[in-house]
Amino acid sequence: MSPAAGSRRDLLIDTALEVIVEYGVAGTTHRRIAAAAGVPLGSTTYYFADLHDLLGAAFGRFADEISERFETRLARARTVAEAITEVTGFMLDDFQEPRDLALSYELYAYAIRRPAVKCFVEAWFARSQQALARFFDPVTARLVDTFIEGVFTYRGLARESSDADEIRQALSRLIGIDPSGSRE
Amino acid sequence: MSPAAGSRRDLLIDTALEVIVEYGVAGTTHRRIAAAAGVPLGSTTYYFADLHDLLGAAFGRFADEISERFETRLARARTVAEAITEVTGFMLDDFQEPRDLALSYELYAYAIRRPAVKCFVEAWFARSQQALARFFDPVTARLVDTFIEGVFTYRGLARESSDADEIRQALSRLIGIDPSGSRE
Amino acid sequence: MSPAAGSRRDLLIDTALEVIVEYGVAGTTHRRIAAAAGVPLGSTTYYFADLHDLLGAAFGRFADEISERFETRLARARTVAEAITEVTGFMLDDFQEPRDLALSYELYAYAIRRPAVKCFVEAWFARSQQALARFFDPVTARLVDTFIEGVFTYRGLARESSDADEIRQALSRLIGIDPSGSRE
Amino acid sequence: MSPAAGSRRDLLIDTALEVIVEYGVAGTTHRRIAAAAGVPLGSTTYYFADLHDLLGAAFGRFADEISERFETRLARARTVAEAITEVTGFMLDDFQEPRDLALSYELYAYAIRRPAVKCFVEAWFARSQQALARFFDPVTARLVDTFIEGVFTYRGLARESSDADEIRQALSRLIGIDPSGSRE
DNA sequence: TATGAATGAGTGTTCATTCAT
DNA sequence: GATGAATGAACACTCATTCAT
Repeated sequence: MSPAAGSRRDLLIDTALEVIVEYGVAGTTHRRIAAAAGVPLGSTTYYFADLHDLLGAAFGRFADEISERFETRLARARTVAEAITEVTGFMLDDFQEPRDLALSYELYAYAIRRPAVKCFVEAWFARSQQALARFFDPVTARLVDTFIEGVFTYRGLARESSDADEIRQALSRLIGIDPSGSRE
Repeated sequence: MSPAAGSRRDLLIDTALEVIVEYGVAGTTHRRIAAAAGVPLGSTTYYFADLHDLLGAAFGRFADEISERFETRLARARTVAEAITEVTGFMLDDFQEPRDLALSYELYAYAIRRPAVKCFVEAWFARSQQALARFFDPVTARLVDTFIEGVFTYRGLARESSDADEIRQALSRLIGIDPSGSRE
Repeated sequence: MSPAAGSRRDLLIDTALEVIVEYGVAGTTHRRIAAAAGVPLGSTTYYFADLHDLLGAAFGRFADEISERFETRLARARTVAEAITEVTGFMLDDFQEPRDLALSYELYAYAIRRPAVKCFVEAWFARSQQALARFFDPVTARLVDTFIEGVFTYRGLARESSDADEIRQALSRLIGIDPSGSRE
Repeated sequence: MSPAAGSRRDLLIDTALEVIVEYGVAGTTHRRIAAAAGVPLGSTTYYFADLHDLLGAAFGRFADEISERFETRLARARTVAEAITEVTGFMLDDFQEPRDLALSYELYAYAIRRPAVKCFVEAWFARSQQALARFFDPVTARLVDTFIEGVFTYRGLARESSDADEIRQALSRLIGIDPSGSRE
């Protein structure tokens, strides 16, 4: 893959994500992506076998982005309390609204019927659990990540969702420590 | 509304849900719904102004169904411990796989861009919180429902999700009681 | 035909004309007429065999209206000079803009392919010539009416069309008299 | 534009005109045009953004054709008398029946609601006046063209319309000369 | 007499995809 | 390697018309 080709491929992937945010998967077409990226229509089928290929690549990149952001957050934490703080910060600050929320829901709906794409979600969740495993036992790590997913759903779709304090408190309880507690 | 008309409208709504489960919102068309329902194509636009109208009605019904199932479950509970049991049972037994999971993700993705449909989700979550409020304070009720949402996401998309015991334990912690405890 | 039926039929005819003005023949449908008239859709096919029937009746009424207006105008004239004045007034004052112009063009286009409707136009032109025949010989009467038709086309479609003086002058020349002349 | 592409676009425009003649604007569809032209349905929307685009292009071409025919006619005239002869010949010989008459009426009706198309008519009339201005003052030129328009309406829609002698006579009077007169 | 229900044919349009260059 | 041209299948939707009541 030449650098030029690589960058156009990249551009198409990023643009696909933008288009999904704006129109949803159902409204994402070769034409819209090509137009938004400012490239010829033909190049969308040149770099990707078909639309699902491109969509899959886009969602794969999105899942990676999120995972990296989450890992970066947690890498800063040294204690369980810090981990809680970072996780809360990730949920409330890192997750961009409405882009990331929209992409998540679209990805989930899309993944149900696409095993290859579902793998990206599985890998994303697995990486999250692994990052959490530095501080928690596997079962708790999964519980924490499960709760994180719930918060995202609530943030995007409920009338009101929990604030930082409530989330921190919930996390503390979930991992079985006193919210004001010190360490593991 | 004659019984016949009512039932055909109803049939269309139920069939739309089936089609969404099988093909996703993106693959749901007037033609597929009409064919699956065994009715003339024209009747899909006779009973519903347009496809979004039909989709909206379908998702509205789905959200209602879920809310009713949840309320029915919780109505059986008398104590907090029983509430936990019922909530766990709801998550693991009532929520049909893959139908309900698929419909939830499709609904969430669809709702982002459709305020009218988003209202159904908001109402669903509000009813869940209200049902939980018989046992928990409002903040905790919302936290519990948030966790429930996370469990659904995990159930449908993660490699492994929590089992009954883990969920029960998480719920107990979330509401701040000893998992084996009684109270109320 | 009962009075009630007659009036609803009449209402439909008049409303059809309004709808044609607003949407053109191509955009005129049973539904739009029924909605604009505030009557049930079914009544449009109850009173008229089909849409062309209704359209034909509407154009027939329009042609009659115009003929009557033209005859009323000319009835006031006693001399050729007055006839010229009335004809000019008819063209510039009686012919409502854009309603009558739009209806004329729509009628002409519609009439080409509909012999029954073409008859209405023929009758209209014949009545005009007859009304003019009180003042002019048949050939001149037809020439005058021909010119009138041209003025209508120009009024609706040209950047600029002739004013009252120019029209009066043209008419005078056409009938072979001095514009300031007295009689026949 | 490759010759092939250009010719298919051209073919579509010419075919659209044929279809309008046969079915009227109201009966002109992508499918009929494609079938009449012997091209795939998809190509009608490939070359033209939508049906109005194609219809507009077709009417634009028609208006141009007429203007060119008129100018060609008048270019042959050297004297006013010859101009009258040419104009008369244009009306009675050049204007094909029923094609041109039908297209004119359809165009006029279509133009009322389409400013872009109305411009074509305005341009056509302006070119006619300009061509006539070689022989007549502007006001008279407009009057002559106005009369021409009336003749067309009459030719297509009246029971009887003026013959060559009558037209020639009317024209002579309209321009204020003796029908048998000479003058440059 | 009058109308709401219903439908099949057809409309304009979109678009994934193919392919020659 | 890259792309403009091209198209067939499908889509959402409209509507004239029929008919049972």
